[in-house]
Amino acid sequence: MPGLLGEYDLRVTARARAASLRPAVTLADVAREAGVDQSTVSRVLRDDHRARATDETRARIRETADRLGYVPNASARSLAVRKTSTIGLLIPNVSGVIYADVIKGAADAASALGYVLVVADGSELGRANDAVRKLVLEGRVDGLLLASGTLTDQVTDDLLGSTGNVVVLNRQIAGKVPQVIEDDEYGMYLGTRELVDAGHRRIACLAGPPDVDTSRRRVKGYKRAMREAGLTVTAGLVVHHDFDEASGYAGMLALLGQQPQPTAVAAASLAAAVGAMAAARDQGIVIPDDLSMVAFHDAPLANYLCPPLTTIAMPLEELGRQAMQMLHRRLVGEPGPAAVTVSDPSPIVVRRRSVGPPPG
Amino acid sequence: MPGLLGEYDLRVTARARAASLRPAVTLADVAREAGVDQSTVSRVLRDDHRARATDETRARIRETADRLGYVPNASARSLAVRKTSTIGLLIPNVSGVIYADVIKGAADAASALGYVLVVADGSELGRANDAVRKLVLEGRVDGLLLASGTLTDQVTDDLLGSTGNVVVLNRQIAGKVPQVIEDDEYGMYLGTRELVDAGHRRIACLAGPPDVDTSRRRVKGYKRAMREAGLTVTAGLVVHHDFDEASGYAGMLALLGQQPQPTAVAAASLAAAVGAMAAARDQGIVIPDDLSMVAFHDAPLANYLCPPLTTIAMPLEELGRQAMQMLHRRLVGEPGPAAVTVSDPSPIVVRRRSVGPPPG
DNA sequence: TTGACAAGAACAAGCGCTTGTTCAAGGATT
DNA sequence: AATCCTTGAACAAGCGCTTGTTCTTGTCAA
Repeated sequence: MPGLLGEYDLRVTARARAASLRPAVTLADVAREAGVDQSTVSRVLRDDHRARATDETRARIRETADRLGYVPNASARSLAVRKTSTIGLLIPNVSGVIYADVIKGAADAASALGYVLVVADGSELGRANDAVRKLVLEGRVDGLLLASGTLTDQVTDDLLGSTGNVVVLNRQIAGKVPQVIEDDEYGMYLGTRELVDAGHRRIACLAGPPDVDTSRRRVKGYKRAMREAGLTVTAGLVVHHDFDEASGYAGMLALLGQQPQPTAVAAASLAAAVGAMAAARDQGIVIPDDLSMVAFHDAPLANYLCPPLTTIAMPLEELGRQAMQMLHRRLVGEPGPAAVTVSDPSPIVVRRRSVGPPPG
Repeated sequence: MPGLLGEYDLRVTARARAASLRPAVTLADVAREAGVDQSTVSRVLRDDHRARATDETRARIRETADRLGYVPNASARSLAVRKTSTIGLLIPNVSGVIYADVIKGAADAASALGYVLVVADGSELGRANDAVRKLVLEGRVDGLLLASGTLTDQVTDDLLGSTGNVVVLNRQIAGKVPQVIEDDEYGMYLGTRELVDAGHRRIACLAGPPDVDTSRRRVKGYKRAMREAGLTVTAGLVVHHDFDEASGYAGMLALLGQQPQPTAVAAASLAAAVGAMAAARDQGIVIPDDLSMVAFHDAPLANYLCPPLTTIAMPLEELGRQAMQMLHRRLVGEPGPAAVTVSDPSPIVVRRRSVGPPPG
């Protein structure tokens, strides 16, 4: 990503080019040129089943539209049909390693369903509010995918009450808010088991904020694995911080302050794990010799850490896809569950080199 | 970033909430309720200078609109005024570490200028084309910010010919395509100097693809620094790969195959540097003792690498901001340069721990 | 008193599209 | 030969907004 890079093929065809010589060519233009009525052009071009036209007329219309470079105007169409066929995806921090997959899944599903997906940056408070107002309320999008773990119940209720076309990603809320969640509990269970199986007994948990749903679910998974292994979670063994590098760094320092020190830590996020690894290193602790580590969520980056980090790969692309599908169902009024847990593909642990036997 | 996290305050006010009880309340509704004409409501609510209304009427209109929860419909408005006041930002891979800043800058400028910014994922070829068609051609956005280093001239010409409302980020193209670029040459020069100043003489360059504009400019900066220091760039000292971790890994391996080995490498991208560091480590080479390293572009991640990586911080936020501003100028027909180089703030090197004296 | 001129506000057309309805012109059916 | 579909296509209204124009007052100068 570094280099403002990417490989596009944006060659635009001659017709598209002609299309936007001002002023844009309209349906009426095509109709006039083809010698038919506007409505006929509209129906033919959309393959409307009510299009009654001879093959000859159809051909002439299409040819004319093509020649003139007709491109339908989205605003006019939206106004007429009262929907925009575009969906917004609101993301707290667009550059989160994790979101690439979510976006991909959502975008795939969106285009399969005939929507265009736009993502909005909700990294700042004002920005997120703005986005909701400008996008949803003003009708720029038909619905919104909300990726966030820290919505308060109050907030989501309001949002839903006010729009009814929002699906929340990975936030589990009692009640009727449409949601698609990943099995954080199981994922974290898996990660912790990995540590247990390697022989660790003093396993710490580098958790996210205690008031964040996803964070709590991950801690739950950690605890379940511990309990199953007959291990007790003593005070201080789980520390709560944010889901970012700096917090991971601080959290690891806290963990390392314990006596006796944990021999392994399960981090609830990749970014926190990155910070944590740096902290360990700074304390002269070497992974995996002195300390083992797994992190929740996978990304290419994990491969290049020092050492390569064992992670739990969650089905994030599927999360995005299913969220989009659920939103679509709701928009067209199809029945369907208002809450689903993505379980296929199942979370898997990606073994790299950060897990070893306990020292000593 | 881990936890699908973010802190929103999406509390929607009562009026917004009321706004979307179907059907949405329209200007006509407000007019009827307030006992005035629709046009008056429209003008008053927009503070149109042609609004002739007593303060009393104004107050009544505003009160009514508020009470009814009126929110203007973007499609209708766009259709009427023939612009959408939304701008698209097309990004090759939305989750690139680097793009967070660009997006922030562009988003700031956008909202200051009264636009809403949506970002589209152009990670895949088809997706990018689709985005251009759906967004620009169909008039969902007024203009497009194109972040990419690998557009061919042909392609951009077409794009511009077909729309005229596109600004390219950091791609330097002869001709009239509107562009705002960062001073890659100088940035890379700075980074290489850092290595030179530390005493290195065999300095390699881990470059991007040779046919990518930004990559070439970075190599140029590297070469200038070398030349100035009286150092020769022997064959094999600059290797070309992609701007990602895997490529950086491969590139570093190639570099390490040289005899004599370089004692320092200037990487043209952060991601490549991450891969390169992993490669060095795998070869038993320790940074900075055996090998020094700097990378082009900065991000929080660099702080947490092993060791923390010295980088060149480029003014990416400003890049985004200025691109947005240029696009705006073009949209409103203001004159202004069609190409600017962002030079303020100037690139700076962020010293961390990956640079040391040459070994031996 | 008349007219001119504001101010305040209503009228009306139109942006580019969709869609329910009507119309005309053949066949097919009686 | 009259009736009835059916097919092919035109008509027309309307989506929610903006904006140029017109209408109606009240006020003030002449």
